[in-house]
Amino acid sequence: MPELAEVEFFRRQWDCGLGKQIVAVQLHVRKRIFRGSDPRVMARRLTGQRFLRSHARGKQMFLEFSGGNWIGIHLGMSGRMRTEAAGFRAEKHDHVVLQQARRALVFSDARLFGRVRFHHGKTEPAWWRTGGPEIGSEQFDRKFLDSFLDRHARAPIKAVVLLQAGFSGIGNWMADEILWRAKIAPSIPAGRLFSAQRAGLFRETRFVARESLRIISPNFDDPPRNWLIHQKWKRAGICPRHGSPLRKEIIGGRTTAWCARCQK
DNA sequence: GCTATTGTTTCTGG
DNA sequence: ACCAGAAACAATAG
Repeated sequence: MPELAEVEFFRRQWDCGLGKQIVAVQLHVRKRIFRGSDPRVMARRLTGQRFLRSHARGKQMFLEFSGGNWIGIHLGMSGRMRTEAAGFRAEKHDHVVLQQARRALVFSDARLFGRVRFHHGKTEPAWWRTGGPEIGSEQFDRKFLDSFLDRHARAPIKAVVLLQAGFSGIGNWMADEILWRAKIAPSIPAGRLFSAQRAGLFRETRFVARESLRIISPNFDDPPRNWLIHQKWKRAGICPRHGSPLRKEIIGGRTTAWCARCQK
C-alpha cells in the first residue's frame, strides 16, 4: 500500500501522541521487522520517554523521542500505523505498541516486509541521512534527473522511476501514473528519452507527488476520477483519456499498466 | 488449491 | 566498480 502520500498519511496517525510520555512498550520481539536493531533495548530505552516529533522522507519515517532515542519506520508492503484506546492488547500483526496515558500508538505489518529501526545517541543515525532528494525540493531538478536517467540508461524507464535513489517515495502505482501523464511507454530504456520527454517526466513526477500528498495524506481521500490509479488494478481497465483498453505486463519486476495508444 | 499483491535486499552475471 | 535482472523474504485476499 504505502508510497509517498500513504506514508505521510500513516505518519500523521501518531500525531495525537506528540509531546506525551510512553508509559509502556510492547513488541513482538522475534519478528523480522526489527532486523538490524535490538527490540529489547528499544523497549527499555523508550519506556518513560516523550514522543517529540516525526518526519517522513520518501517512504522512510523518522520519529524522535526524548533522551536521544530515535525510531526509523519503513512500512514495506503492508505496514500500517494507527491509534487504539489506552491499554490496547496487541493482536497477531501488531508488532509495536507504544502505550501512552490516553491512547496506544500501534504499528502493524502482516507481510513483515516493513522495518523498524532503533537508534540511541546525541545525533541522528547514519541511516536517516541516506536516500535520494525529495521530489519537491530544489535538489530534484532537471540536471539531477538527466544524470540519473543517463546512469540507468539501459534499464526500462518504469524500473528507473521505481529506484528510490532518484525517485524518492515513488512506488508502483505512482510510477504508472507519472508515465501515463507524461505519455511515455514504460519499457523504453531511460537513456533513449528525448529532451521533451524528460521535461514531461520531470513535470509529471512533481505533479503526481504534490497532488497525491495534498489529496491523500490528510484523510486517505481518493485521487480524482480521471487518474490512472482507478483503472490500473481492474481486470479490464481503460485509459482515462480515451477509453482504450490498458495493457499489462511485468516491467522492472512489477505489474505495469499503460495505454499503448498515448504512451510512446 | 491457484493467483496476485502500492517494497526492498541480495545474489549473479555482465 | 557499477549496472540490470531475478529470486528471496512472508502473509493474505480473491
